[in-house]
Amino acid sequence: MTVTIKELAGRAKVSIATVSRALNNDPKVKPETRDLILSLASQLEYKPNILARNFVKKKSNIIGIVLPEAVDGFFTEFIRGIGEVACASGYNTMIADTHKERTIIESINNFSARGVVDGIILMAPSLTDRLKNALSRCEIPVVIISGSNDLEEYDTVGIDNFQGAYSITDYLIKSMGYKKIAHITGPALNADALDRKAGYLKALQDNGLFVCEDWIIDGDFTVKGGQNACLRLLSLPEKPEAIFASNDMTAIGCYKAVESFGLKIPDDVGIAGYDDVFVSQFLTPRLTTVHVPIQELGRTSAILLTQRIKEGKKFQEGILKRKHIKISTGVVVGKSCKFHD
Amino acid sequence: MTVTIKELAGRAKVSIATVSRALNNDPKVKPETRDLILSLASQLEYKPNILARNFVKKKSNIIGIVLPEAVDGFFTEFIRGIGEVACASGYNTMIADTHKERTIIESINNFSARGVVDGIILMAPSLTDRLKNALSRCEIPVVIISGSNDLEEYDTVGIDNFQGAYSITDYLIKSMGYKKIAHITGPALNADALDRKAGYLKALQDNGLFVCEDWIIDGDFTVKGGQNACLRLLSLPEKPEAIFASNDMTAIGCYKAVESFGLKIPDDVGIAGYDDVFVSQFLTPRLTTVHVPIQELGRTSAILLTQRIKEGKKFQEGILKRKHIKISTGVVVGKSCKFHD
DNA sequence: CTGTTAGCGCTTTCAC
DNA sequence: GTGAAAGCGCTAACAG
Repeated sequence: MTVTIKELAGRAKVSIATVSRALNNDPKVKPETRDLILSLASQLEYKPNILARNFVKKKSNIIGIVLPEAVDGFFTEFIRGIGEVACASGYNTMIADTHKERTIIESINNFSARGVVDGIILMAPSLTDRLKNALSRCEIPVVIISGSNDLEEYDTVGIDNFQGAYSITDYLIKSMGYKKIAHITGPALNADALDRKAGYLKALQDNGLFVCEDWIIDGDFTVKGGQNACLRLLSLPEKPEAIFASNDMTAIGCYKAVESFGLKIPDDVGIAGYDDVFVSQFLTPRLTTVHVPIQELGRTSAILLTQRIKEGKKFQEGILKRKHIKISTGVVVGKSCKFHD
Repeated sequence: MTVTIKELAGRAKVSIATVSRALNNDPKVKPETRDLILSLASQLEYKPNILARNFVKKKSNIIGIVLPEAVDGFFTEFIRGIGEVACASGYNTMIADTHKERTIIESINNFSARGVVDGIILMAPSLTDRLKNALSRCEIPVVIISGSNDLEEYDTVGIDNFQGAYSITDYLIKSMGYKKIAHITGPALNADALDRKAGYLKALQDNGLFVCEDWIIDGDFTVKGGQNACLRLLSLPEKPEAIFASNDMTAIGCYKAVESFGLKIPDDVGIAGYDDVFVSQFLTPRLTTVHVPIQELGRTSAILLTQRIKEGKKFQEGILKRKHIKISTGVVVGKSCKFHD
């Protein structure tokens, strides 16, 4: 049978309380008894029953990560960032990615049952009312991955989408000399996508460029969506000189579309992306994009979350202010854009 | 305060046992009382204490996934495959990827503490004695991701590395007409890598081709390793016509090396890989490689594991035979190899 | 159909 | 320093 502290107590001729203390490095136990118990424990291959311990401590030591469906490029690094911090603080990570068996709301509800996880890191395309509602009945700390500015009541960690989009558009204009720059947006309700679009528009405006509505096409952050949008742009009577895609997947779609048109990047049209996912460095020509330090995003959110968990009640009661951390991004100069006069 | 079944019992004027039954859809409870309890539960926003339930049931409903460090391309799809099956069976998934804070062995030990997870899916580069030792003291079912044939005593799910390597080498020879085919291996102790090399050798032999030792260079499954190995191959007095890289990352390294030599793929040298990771379809030219259905690998391993968990003791006592499932792979014809006579 | 009761293995007061 | 004992919230016999 499995060894319990009771068993150890019997063999060591002490009480279970003492065994428990020894196992938890309570300084109050006499060194001799402590050593006796510990050696006995390893000899009998005692393994604490985590379930029992968690139960009485009301803690699972697990961080829940809720992810949307399409985060291919991010996934690995993001999780690794969280994982490293979590592990260092004694936490495990539980992933709830979205797929045909489960929605984001279901994942949140699943996690907010008492005891499943101690805290949640949520990456959602947008905070719908239903989602906010689900979050409101969640009694554990939640950190939301979002660069949005209108989430006052939540802790957020996000990349500065506006700044990144502004930077690369400004780069395309000032350094590359482009004047006719199109934009393929992300999903209509996606907060990141909206900020990127806003950054793009502001950069055009600040540089005194005309905003042509025909050059702003809806995309959906996917390769297919980018490809379709780009085909439309290339079919326009007045074609843009460069296309700023709202993310790298969309940019990849542009590569396909441009190729199918028999055109060359960057000679015939410049392409820029956003995210600098793993793939981007292997594209030919190397994609000019905005580098997002995804692992740092994961790390930072995990640090914030573990801190909130430690603060416990004090925080949940709303005594402490919510934090909004922005991680800034930088332009990665690739070869998919070239000087244009 | 948090609502417990006791609270519900009080309000519904029934015993806690009845509440527990109602909550667990026990058919024995009278419909009226059941409805009363359920409506009361939702009204009071009762959430079961999972920790308590798990404790008495001795089940965490979590599947542990142990991953090595460098599985970039696999990660997403593999986890998603497991996640879908797990979710459908009511399990959550916990990931322990390897990083500077944690080794594979530590992850296994962490998971084998009673109660953390109900079963483990392990992907390890190789089964060292220390690892086998850690597994032997693990009292929960483990499914190992491996195509190796000498793991009789474990349940395994793996891709058929030998068959895949044989197929693509045979394709290079028969369909593409290459006769001088080099190979860049994976890590020396990696079972997958060894099988791939074996498949390569057998295909050469079956086609009556001479095996040139100079054309077999050590790699390590990384881009950098592939690049270095390829540079050596291209510097050889007698260069190979094509290179079969043991995985796609290695093949990507070859692309870099070939480019730095001012040569063209596939005109000057053909390149083939293994895995068909997400990136491969975006390389220029598209990589010819072996497609590994990674998501299916995850799905299959999760199905096997949940089955083992259900079998419980019966299985652990060794009454049932271990299963060894092989998932076969197919050649993806890209544009990185061309007919050569 | 429902209630009573005995735990599950551990932590943690409170005495000694 | 150590022990006795309460109890965490729930499930699962067993008894009615």
